[in-house]
Amino acid sequence: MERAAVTARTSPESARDIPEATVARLPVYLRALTTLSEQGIGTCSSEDLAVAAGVNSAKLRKDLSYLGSYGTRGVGYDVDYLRYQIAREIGVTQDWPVVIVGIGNLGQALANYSGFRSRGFRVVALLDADPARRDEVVAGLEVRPFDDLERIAHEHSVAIGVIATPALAAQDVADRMVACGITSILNFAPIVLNVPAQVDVRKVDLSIELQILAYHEQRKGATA
Amino acid sequence: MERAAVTARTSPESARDIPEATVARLPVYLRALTTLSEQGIGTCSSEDLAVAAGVNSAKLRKDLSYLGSYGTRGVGYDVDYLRYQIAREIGVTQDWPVVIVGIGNLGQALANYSGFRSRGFRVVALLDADPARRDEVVAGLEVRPFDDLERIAHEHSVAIGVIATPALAAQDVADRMVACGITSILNFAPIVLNVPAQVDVRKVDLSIELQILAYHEQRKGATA
DNA sequence: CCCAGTTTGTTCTCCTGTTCACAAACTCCT
DNA sequence: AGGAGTTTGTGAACAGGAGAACAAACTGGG
Repeated sequence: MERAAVTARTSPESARDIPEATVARLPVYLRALTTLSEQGIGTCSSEDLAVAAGVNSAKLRKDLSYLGSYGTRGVGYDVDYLRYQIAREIGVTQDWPVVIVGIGNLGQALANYSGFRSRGFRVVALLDADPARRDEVVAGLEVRPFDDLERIAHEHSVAIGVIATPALAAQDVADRMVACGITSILNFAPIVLNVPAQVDVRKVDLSIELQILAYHEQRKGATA
Repeated sequence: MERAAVTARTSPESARDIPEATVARLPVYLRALTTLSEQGIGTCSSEDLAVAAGVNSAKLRKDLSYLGSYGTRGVGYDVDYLRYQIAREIGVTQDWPVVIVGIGNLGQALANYSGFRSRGFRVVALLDADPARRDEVVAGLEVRPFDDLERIAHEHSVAIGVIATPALAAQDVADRMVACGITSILNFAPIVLNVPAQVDVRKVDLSIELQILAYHEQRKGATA
């Protein structure tokens, strides 16, 4: 949703471009495969994996077919092999440096979230505009002034930024991020960000999710 | 996505059922209208609102048309009137009691998030299984033992629950919630929840969002 | 080697969602 | 009153995703 126009590419390898809906599910498959692997399961059918990922098995097979033919008919998929292939396709076999701006409650929660580290992301800096937060240590990292963004972004070649500031500050932060060469932004502030077309933005809005639930809840009550 | 089968309804009023994609955008429109209203703007065109919400104006008009005809041709929409109509349709003109389970970093961030209160949600209890957290006060609420869930859920007629626990505990929490009559769950744990069909689950997974960004980021790099 | 059983990869159909384009309905100016 | 200009609401075309269903490809047993 809300993707910037996908420029037609004909790169030598991995030429196929994967539908957006599929891309959004690949991380779910990856997580399910990791769980299976930890349970010592070496092979699984599309049905097994589909159940673990909470999707339809036909959809799963179609999704995987965009990556290539990594299964064996009559047998299924090798869990670790498929896991690697998906990780490679997503791009999480390498490590992505990430900066988090806005170290309030949410920013701290994100900084402490171990799921990032284990999934190919490394938080290289925590930034906050509030001088009162300076020198605080969160998740083993010192909170730095927002103005350090340029230096840190270049130093670590940061391509991905997370915005966890109040709504009022978010657009400014986004502008500065874009100016530093950051081209992917994960935005938690409840505001529509204005960025150039080549920059990807994904938003997570907690109250929107609740409102969607409320809508359906209201409907349930209407007939009960 | 992942909706339980929508039972065909022919309720007397608000009989039309609104497409899921539209439901997901209504809260965005609501937020944009609130911003416009705070700026003292009394009337806006679909184009104005579409820009504020970050969507196509045709899509916006079609979305609104599912609610009814609340605009005036040649003029536009009355901001406050439309805002009320959308709020009513979503169901946030009433107050929804919410419980949050798992008062770690993320749970605290959620408890402190003012956006809930201002958008029709009231956090009535914070629950945590860890006895060490007992008696802690977060966002003006005492953290209570998880076993109080039944009592609190019934006392406040809670229909919506938020899970902010580690992955391992999440399924148990969900089961208990369902047993208490909670029929809408917002899940932050990185796991696929298993719930009866009549229960709505929405999931927010931080690392999945980052992985989607990483995929596109990798593609950008491939041609640059 | 052949056959029964299993599971993938893919085609085809259906359905949902998006966008264009325009008639209908309104305002305002002359 | 009439006409020019504006903006909504919606019909119709288009795009994209979901799921059923099946042929192709594998395993293992006799």
